[in-house]
Amino acid sequence: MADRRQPTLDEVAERAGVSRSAASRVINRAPHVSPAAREAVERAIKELGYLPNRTARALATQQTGIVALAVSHDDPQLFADPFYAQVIVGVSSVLEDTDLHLLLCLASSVRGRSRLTNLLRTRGVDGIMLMAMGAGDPLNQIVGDTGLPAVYGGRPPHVEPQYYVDSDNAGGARLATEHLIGLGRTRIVTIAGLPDSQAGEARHRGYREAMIMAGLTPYGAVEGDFTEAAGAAAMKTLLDRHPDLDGVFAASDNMAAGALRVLSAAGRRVPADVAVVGFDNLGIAQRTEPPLTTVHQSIQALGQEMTRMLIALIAGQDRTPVILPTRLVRRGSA
Amino acid sequence: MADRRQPTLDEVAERAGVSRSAASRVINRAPHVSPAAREAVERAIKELGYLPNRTARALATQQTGIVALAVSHDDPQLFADPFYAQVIVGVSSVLEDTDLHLLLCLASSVRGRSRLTNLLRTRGVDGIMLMAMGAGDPLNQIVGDTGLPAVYGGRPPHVEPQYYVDSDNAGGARLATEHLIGLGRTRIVTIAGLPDSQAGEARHRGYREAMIMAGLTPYGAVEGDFTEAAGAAAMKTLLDRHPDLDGVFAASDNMAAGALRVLSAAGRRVPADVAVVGFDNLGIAQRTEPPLTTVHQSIQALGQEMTRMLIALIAGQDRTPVILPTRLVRRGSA
DNA sequence: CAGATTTCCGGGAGCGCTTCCAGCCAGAAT
DNA sequence: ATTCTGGCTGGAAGCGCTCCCGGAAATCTG
Repeated sequence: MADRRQPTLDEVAERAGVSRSAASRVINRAPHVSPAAREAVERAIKELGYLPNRTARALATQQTGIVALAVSHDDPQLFADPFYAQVIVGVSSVLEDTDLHLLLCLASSVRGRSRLTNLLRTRGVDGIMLMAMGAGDPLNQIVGDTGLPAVYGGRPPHVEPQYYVDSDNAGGARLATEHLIGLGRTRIVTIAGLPDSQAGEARHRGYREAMIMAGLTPYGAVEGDFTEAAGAAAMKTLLDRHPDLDGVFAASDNMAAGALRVLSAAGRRVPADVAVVGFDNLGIAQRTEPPLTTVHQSIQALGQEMTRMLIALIAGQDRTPVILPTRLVRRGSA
Repeated sequence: MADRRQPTLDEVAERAGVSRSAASRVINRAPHVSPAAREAVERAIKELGYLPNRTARALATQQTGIVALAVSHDDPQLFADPFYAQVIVGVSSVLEDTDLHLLLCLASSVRGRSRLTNLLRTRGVDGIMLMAMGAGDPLNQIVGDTGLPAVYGGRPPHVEPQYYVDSDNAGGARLATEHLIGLGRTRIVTIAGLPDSQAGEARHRGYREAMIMAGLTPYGAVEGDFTEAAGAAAMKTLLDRHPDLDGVFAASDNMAAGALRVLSAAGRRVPADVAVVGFDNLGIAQRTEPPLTTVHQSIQALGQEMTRMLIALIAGQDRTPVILPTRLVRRGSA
């Protein structure tokens, strides 16, 4: 553990017999350095095992080489949702080809959020990707204030951020509903998501649009918080209110799974009596009975696009929002 | 977007009418500063909205205030396992009370790994937590070379790192097996994990120990890669070889779920004919038919303990490895 | 009240890198 | 031979902070 000190640029320069500036130039592939000097420096670097100190470079360039992914939400367990793991896989795959690293910030408490705002204000990162932002999250304001490049994943409710990547929630819901309609169903209800989440609202809207465009009346809707339990409860209510329903569009696979359970307990056959379509195409969709027809959105792609957009912003380019397409995955339930 | 420049310490000092050193002292709560000066500086800080620049401080103190969590594995999808999300929740909960931030590094390719070693060599982080390390992972070597504080989550196979946190896999497996034995089962087989994962080996060992200590002979074992499909395949093989088996210990819940499916297809009643115990206590354990009796390990606790240990190491303290307890969760399957 | 502490203060030297700039020396053009 | 390019080069000034250290001031001794 003795002297792990890394060699410095000065030492490299001295060994190569050039000035520090010259050495710096060859490291940064800057012009104005003779082949001889370049070679000498490169040899010195090799011999010394030199690597530029990240922090020093960051201070000089005003660039940290780090981007943050913030999941700001009151429930710390939210992050346990496989959704975020997929986002991260996508983000990482893009970052892998850059010199940027990923800082992960779960800001679920007041303390956590203040740490995050501190990080931004102290210029601890070059840019930030935000997810699961609530409506009144003060972070929105702060991110704006700092002027740091910021990309939203999904849109926070009631505001349209300048830069964001989102799935085509409304389009996906239309896809799902149209599929049910195509099956000849007419008494189609929806288990909607929370209306104060942008995705929930958009999926509900897509359902309504599809119904109306087909000349049908939206047949019934109950909201749930995207969980299996909520889906089950909603399904019970809907069966009560509309015993003759023949189609269900659930705004999440988890809710669809709960609905499936309730339908089966109520003696309805799926898809014969009631056809069901979910949303998300999570792993659970393959394990329900019957397997769930659902709307697929590529969450990795979401992560990738967010990252690409952020990198562009950091590089000073401008970008327009990106809406990612969704597609229907047909399985047994519809 | 005009001039987002944050005020510097110099400006604070000037405004407060003191020297930069004095200002620095009040910020770092160092002694030797008069109440008057302190108050003046604090007012100036408030008025200017000053926050110390992270990078500059890092350069001066040689501490970045960032710790890394590295998941080094060839399969990028491995990270999608909810396991890691739980670890991260645990890690974050501890970091929340510190000034440290979390850098997440998915090193699944050669390029990814070299980025990671670079990060370490360039002193981009103050310490690192390593998970899912393969046996011959060059990272092991590099981490040792850099002399950076490093904590392992789980143990890599065939080596015993100096600092690690691990679940009591062998103990948990004993618990599970003893439970089956306590139920009167004697022809107990195991669906073991991969023997080149430390957890797989330990769980298999625990099973054997419990059997032998009870005077029983290990009745049969087939290895699987922890997935549901592998569990199903293994169960088929085991039923073939030992049609009279009456107990199954599966080294993961996913494998247990696969086994359950196969058993039911084969007409065996669970737990009447065959009792089944899993390991991990994942969400899936509650959704199998019947619900799965399994061994619970707190993955969040794993993340928390790793983080605490790393923080201690960074502070220059020494620590001994931590083995986290497991407990049996009794549900319907055994 | 002189002398010995203690406390407080600011100057200045880093931390390791980038980058501006003025000076240099080829070789090309006149 | 003289001027003019224009690619090299190294000195030096940062980036914003910490922290050592010598001196000034305030406090405590007897």
